[in-house]
Amino acid sequence: MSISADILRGHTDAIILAQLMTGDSYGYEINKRISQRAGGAYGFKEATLYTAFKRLEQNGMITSYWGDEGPGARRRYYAITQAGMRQLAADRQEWTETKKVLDALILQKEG
Amino acid sequence: MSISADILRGHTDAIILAQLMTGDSYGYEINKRISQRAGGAYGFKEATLYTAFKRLEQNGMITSYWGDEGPGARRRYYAITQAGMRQLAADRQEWTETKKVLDALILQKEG
DNA sequence: TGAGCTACCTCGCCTGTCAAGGTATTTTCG
DNA sequence: CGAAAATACCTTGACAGGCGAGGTAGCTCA
Repeated sequence: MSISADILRGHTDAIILAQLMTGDSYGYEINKRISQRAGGAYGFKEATLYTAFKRLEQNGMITSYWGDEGPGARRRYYAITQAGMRQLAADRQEWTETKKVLDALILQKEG
Repeated sequence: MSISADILRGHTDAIILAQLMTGDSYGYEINKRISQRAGGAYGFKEATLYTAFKRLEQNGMITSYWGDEGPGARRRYYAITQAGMRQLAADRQEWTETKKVLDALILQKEG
């Protein structure tokens, strides 16, 4: 089963930040890793991905720099900032909380 | 901690359908029950709620009728349809799947 | 009387997703 | 060698859902 876009909406930034916690990386690779980790059930569309990078950088959550693969470097690397790490910590807590709430509301678990 | 709107986006319909599985109800009451169940961490804004009712009814997931609290009945009751029940079953499965995927992506569990 | 609650509803803005389209380099394979 | 596919980046405009703001109306209680 694949997961609809609206369900993932709002988790995009957290997913990217979490991936960057494993080290600097560039767009294409980040997306592939996310797809693999999700077992193919989910992957960002490119437009979504680059929109998110832009937003994250504007908000100071990540910084970027061009790779030095020689002339014609075509990879823009991203690194998580301190603010990004704090944001991720908050996002993780929110996700944990969200699971509890939605289990109660959608699965009718516990009262 | 409260949960941001974008995180809940896309779960609105499932939450309402799940609530209607416990019996017919009307907007105001549905919303109060949801808030209680969520421990106050979450509640629909009215505009969101009525937009969702409209969408769900147009899609055949629910039907509505005016209550008979005497003259000037001011409550519109909603009932889940067979299609709505099927949709809810699918939504529940999707939510279960979503939890696995997001645990892997955000919390870096397994994988 | 009037404050506050119940109960419904609409309009228009905002934000995130993404289809579509574009550019440029490198690799692979016949 | 030539072509196709993959890598790698990016923008624009449309669309959908959430919701702030605003509106109507009845009931209750001090």
